[in-house]
Amino acid sequence: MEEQHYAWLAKSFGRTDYLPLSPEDLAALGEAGEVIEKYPGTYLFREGADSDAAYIVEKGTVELSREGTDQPRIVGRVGEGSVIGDIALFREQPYYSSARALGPVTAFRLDRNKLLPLLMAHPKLALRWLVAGLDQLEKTQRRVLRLMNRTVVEQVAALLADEADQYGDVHLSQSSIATLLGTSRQSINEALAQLKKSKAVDTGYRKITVLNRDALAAHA
Amino acid sequence: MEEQHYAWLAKSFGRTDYLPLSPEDLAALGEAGEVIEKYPGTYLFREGADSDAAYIVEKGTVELSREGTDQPRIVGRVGEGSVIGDIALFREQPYYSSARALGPVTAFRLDRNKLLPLLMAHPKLALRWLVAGLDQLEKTQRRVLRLMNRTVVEQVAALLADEADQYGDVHLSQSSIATLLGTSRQSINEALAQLKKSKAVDTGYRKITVLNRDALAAHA
DNA sequence: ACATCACTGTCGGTTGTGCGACAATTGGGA
DNA sequence: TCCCAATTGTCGCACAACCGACAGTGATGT
Repeated sequence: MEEQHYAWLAKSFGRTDYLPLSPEDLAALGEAGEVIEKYPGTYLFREGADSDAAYIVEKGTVELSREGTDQPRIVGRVGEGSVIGDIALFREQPYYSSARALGPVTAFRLDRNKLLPLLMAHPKLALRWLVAGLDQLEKTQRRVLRLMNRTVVEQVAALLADEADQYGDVHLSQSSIATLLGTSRQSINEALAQLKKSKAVDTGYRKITVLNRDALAAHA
Repeated sequence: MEEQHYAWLAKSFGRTDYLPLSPEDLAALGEAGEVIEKYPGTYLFREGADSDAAYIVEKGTVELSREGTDQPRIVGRVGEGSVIGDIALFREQPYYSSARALGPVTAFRLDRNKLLPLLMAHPKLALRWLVAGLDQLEKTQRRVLRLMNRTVVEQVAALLADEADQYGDVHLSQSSIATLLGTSRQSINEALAQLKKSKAVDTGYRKITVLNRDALAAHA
C-alpha cells in the first residue's frame, strides 16, 4: 500500500521520464507529510489564514474560491494530482484563496516546517516541484488567452471539453459554470441551448453529457 | 562591478530577506551564465524554437507575444528582474512565446546544460527559482481576475497605474494597450477620453501622463 | 520643405452579454 | 407521499464593446 502511494506521488509531479525521482527521494517525501481525509463541503484551508501547509490532492475535487469584497469568485477547480497552497506557503504569505472539498477528498498534507528542510536536502524534489509549479503557470497563461476575445459559447465548449469525464458527463450546475467562467447564468443557458441544437451535448439536471466531442471542438 | 552584478541577481529573485543566498550560490549562478546585449526589435528567442536557455532581464523591457494562427497577441510585457523562458526550459518543450526587446536590453543568459546541474548542486537556488516562478503564477492569477467582469476603463486605469514610471508617464501607443488588454483601439481611445475628462490623466502622442494617481485608482 | 507614415480622435451601426423577472422542472427531505 | 428548495428555460431591455470608416495631427526622413 505504501509503494502504491509513492508511485502516485511520483506521478503527481508531472512526467515520470523527466528528472526521475529516486526511491529515497520518494520515501523522504512520504515521511514529511501525512494523508488526510476531508468531508464534502469542509475546507482544507481558508483565504487569509496563515499558510502552514501545502496539499497534494489525491482523490476528489477541490474548489478554489476568493471572497474578496464582492460576490465569491471561483478561481479554479482542481482534481487528482494537483498541488495547492504552495504559492502562499513558499511566499510566506496568507492563503490567497479558500480551498473547499467538493466531494470526499483524500489529500497529502505537507507541513511547512518539514517541507522546506526536505527540499533543501533533496534538490531533485525541489526541481520537480518547480516544474510542477511552472506547469500550473503555463496552464493559467493559457486560460488568460482563452478568456480574452472569446464568446461565451466558445468558452463553454472549451470548458466542457476539458471537464468531461470518460463517459462524457460533466456534473456542474449552470450557475457553477457561470462563476467559473465569470459570466452570467443566463448566458450559459443560452450557450448550452446552442450546443444542444447542434447535437454536440445534451443537458439534464446538474449534468451535461457530451455527445460529440468533435462537434464540441468545432465550437471552440 | 562583479559584486554589483551579483547583488542585482539576488534582488531579481524576490525578497532578499527570504532564503538569503550565500555568496557561493551567487558566484555559482554568475559562473553559469553570461551577460548579453540586445538591440531594439531583436528577439531573445522565438515561439516554437527549442528552449536551450532561460533569461533574466537586467535592463530594458521585453515583450512576450504569441502569433498562433490569428493576429499576434501580446502575452505580457516584463521588465527588470523578470525571468523568462524558464517555463519551456524546465518542461523540455519549445518556447511558448516569442520574446522581443522593446528598447536596448541587457539580459543574463543561463544555458540549460549549465543551469540544471547548477540547481541540483545548489538547492537554495532551486528554491529561490521556485519562489520566483510561483510569484509569477500568482501575478497571472490576479490578471485573470482583473480580466473577468471588468470594463475597459477599469482595465486601462489599472494598467496605467501599474505601468507609470516615476514621472507618471506611460510610453505606449493606444494600439499597444489594445492588444495588451485584448480589446480594440477605439475602446482604449474612449476609455482614455473618459479618464482625461476626470482629470486623472493627460494624453499625447505615444505618451500618457498620469496627473492624479488617486483619481486613477478610483476608476479601478 | 515636403511627402509620407503612424498615431489619435470621433461617428454610427451592430452584436454580444449582463440583468431582472417569471414560469417550468427536478430532486431530496419531512 | 407531498412539499419545498434548487435548478433550468426563456422573455425583453439596456449597455458596453467591436467594427469599419474617415478626418485630423504629430513625427520622420529625404
